Amino acid sequence: MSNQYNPLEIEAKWQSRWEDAGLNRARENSQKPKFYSLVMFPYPSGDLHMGHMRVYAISDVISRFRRLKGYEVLNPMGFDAFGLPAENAALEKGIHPAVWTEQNITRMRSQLKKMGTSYDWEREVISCRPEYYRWSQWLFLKFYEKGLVYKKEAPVNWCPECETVLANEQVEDGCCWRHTKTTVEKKMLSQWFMRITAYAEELLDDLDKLSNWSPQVKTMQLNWIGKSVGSEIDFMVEGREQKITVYTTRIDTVFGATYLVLAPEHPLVKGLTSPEQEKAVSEYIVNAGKLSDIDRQSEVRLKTGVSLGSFAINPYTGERIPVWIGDYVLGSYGTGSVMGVPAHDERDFKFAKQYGLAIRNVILPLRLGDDFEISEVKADDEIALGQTFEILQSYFANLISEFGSDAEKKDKPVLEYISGEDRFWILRQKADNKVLGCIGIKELSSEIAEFTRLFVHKDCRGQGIGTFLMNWAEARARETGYQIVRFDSDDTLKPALALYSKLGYYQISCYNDNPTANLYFEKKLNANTACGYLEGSGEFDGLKSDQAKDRITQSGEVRGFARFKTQYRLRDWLISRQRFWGTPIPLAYRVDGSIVPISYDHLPVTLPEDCPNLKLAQAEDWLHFVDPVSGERLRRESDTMDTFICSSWYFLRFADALNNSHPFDPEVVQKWLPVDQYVGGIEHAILHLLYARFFVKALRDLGLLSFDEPFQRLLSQGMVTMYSEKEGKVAKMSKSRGNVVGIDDFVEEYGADSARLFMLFAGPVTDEIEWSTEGAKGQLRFIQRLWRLVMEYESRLALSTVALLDSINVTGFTKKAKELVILTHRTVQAVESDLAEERYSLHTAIARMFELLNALYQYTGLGSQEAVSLEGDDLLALRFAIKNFLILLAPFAPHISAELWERAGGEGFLHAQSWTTFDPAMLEKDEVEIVIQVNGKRLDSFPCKKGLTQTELEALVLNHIKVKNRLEKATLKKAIVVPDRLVNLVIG
RNA sequence: GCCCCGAUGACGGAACAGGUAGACGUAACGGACUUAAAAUCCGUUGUUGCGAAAGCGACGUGCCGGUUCAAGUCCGGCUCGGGGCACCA
Repeated sequence: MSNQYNPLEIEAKWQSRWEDAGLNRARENSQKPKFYSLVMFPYPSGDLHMGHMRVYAISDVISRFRRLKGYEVLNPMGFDAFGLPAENAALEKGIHPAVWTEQNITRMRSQLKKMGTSYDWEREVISCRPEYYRWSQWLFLKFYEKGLVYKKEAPVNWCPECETVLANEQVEDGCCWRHTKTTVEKKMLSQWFMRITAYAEELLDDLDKLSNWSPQVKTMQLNWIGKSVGSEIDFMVEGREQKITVYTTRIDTVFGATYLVLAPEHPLVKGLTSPEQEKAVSEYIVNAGKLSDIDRQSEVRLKTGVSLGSFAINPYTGERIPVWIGDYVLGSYGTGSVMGVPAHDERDFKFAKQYGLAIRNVILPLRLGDDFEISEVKADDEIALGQTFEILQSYFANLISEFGSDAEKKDKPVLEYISGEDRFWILRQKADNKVLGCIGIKELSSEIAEFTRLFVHKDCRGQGIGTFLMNWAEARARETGYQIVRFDSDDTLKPALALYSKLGYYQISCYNDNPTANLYFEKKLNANTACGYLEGSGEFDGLKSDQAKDRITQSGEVRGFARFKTQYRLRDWLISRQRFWGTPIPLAYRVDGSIVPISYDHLPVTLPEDCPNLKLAQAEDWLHFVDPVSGERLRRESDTMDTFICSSWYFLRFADALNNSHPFDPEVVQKWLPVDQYVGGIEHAILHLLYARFFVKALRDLGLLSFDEPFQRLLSQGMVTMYSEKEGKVAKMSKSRGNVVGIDDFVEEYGADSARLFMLFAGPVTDEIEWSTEGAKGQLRFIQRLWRLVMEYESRLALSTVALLDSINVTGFTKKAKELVILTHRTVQAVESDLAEERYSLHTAIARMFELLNALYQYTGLGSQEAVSLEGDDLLALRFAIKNFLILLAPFAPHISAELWERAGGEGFLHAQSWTTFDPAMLEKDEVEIVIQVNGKRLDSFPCKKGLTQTELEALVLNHIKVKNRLEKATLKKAIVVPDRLVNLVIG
């Protein structure tokens, strides 16, 4: 082998050496602590490119680091090999999907190896092989026995492009997750579901256990599960047997319910339609059915609906209210019907406005006396002025720039507002003195007064505070004998609106017909925050919303028409797919349609090898068979499973991949699981990660596992982008955008080590990075510099005879050598802490190594004209620095570091060494740099003995020439001394 | 609309407990070597004022304020960008 750095040669050499030595194998009987490092296994789509490389590089650094740190690391790899692209390719090219898939796997496996990854290939899992999907079927049957799998007729999402149904999680913005421009259709079909909702509560609660998952992913799961706590109420239908059950989180507003709305697909719609309304109703349903989910959910659309012509009885009031249908009510959530409370729900308000339905206010935002008070703002009341200012500030961003922030100036705008004829009042919450709003009244004459200013605190918008204040002011004005001027016709309203909006008046939300309130713009109401005190609600009047919710539900519970109810947005997981290339569902049907599970002994149910049109439902030879147990003629289920089933348990199989009697041995799994570090893309935040969590919980309840959560720590890496000619902008690297850099080409020319270093150095692991071939060449430069350095001293390094870092004694070393040793300690310390799991700051770890290399060039004089010849301790320090350097670099650039280790006389495999340790004592300095600041800004710094007292330091600084110069022109007011760090002089 | 995240030189980024802003790398420029180029090595590079120079100063982390001896970092408000959710009753 030559003395030139030849990545191609070196990388191939080490890849095969590692493989031959079984260096990456995870051993079962190891005494070391275990570490399970997992990266999301890829779909074998064909070639890998640099966009893929990043995630594998990150995960590989973590795995290799842990091995060096003395862990028994399980770092497996496999292929998520079922899926649609294989079918498309098969139909195009006339080959079996299995052939296409296996070809891709072969290519991708070799590319993964070329990256220098350290997988234990003996545990490879390929989900489309019977040896794997056999056990998916086995688990399916267990779930089936446990009642976690069921078949039901339901409206489902159908992707016309995929020609199959999809799970809710696979629908994004109303379109298919695979075909983002194909609108998903609704179809009524009988399909297989997994009862993930049985675990909704636990999936939600256990998010708290995942303290090492990013809040982003957890929030996404939280929203997806979408828990809401409320009540169900039964409304009897007038003159009929049926009752309509509604779900609500605002039962405290039930006295304000003025109608009911059912979803168009609600089963009671037909029965409740009066003969006069039949035509209108059926037309409405037909039209609603034509709308896609996207149109239906568009917010700009008006709320529409049709009266059914029948009436329901509000069980709390006995009131007779009309029943409507409307497509703003979803059939798939809650009971598919709601009570309309226009005064306290924005959507109901719009609907009621549209159709002239009654609006009745039953919630008062607050009550004066108990918790709230109103008081007049006087010019000498500083506290009130300050609070008023605070409210104004939330409206007018320019207030501060206009008036400044001094206490004196602060009052100016407020004083302006309350000056003259205006009188100003503020509304406070007593408990914490929080200001909710304020109102100004101007007396126009001795008989007429006008509202001039009205502001509601930002936090309280949409809660009726503005209306409350105006009602209060109006009542008060009347008491004192004033008549209030109001704008209640269009003629006066329009100019008033224009004027008031110009003045910056806030838009008050109010969903009632109070004409005073109509003065202002309508603003959205957040129904959940619009809580307060009940009025017009009979015996519940005066209760606070929270309390009222309990009391009203309890009261209905006693009388048998209401109950507490918790709802989830999460639906059961639809797992049937009308596709060929997936795991066959191991069930069969008798002639009468009853279901027969295939017995465990007869698994796997394999896919037919000969099925040219790839339609299982038409593969007659395959479909029909005679049950070997009963002798009955049976017909197989022709649906296959969602491929997300495969990835819901593959990480368990890795622990016991060769088991041919069970999916896995619980005891073996217990040794390796849970996964210590999972690395993968954010796109699986809901789909895969939610399903896998569900599987683990279900398998635990089947007695197969004894832990609750599969992935201890999750790292969502950022994507790799590159300029795309096609799109005319920087976009995610992908074949379809034509902006890919292939693994093979790049690695051949520059080496995997350069590519890895670039991937890791370009930015924090969770950030998006832009691929730059220039940048990757920069990493090659680093590698070549290191190569030249080590090769220069090759034979003199004899690394096997050099101590590890913590046992070197620098007594008697030259200053230069000592400094190098100290820098090495510092580098080890920095790289180690950057690699810590709570940081994973891989790019700064690499920067630290760059620094060390730069220092080594300085130290050796290499490259510059006069190369220094090193002897004795000076040479020892170099040998020592290089030895530790190579260990630090080993996880990042495995090939070059291994090669140089060998060439420099290191013993054994570099990657079988133990990680180096630093000596904290070596980082202790006896001299520190003291910074001199003047009014917080740096003036100068000087080296100084460590441990000086504050007075000593201050004296030193005051003697400093620059300080003296400064003090000639100004006087010292104060000096802040932070020992061993800085002295800040406050100068006036 | 709601929730989350972010904004630092020409660029990617660093500053991990408020304490020297710009580590490290790219790119650019100057120099050395070379017939030349590439490669390599050395140096410069936030803006700006005064100065021939050494040097001395001012400003500077999206914008406006606040707290503090001291703010990229903490607090309030705003702007812009990215992501998620979105008629969920």
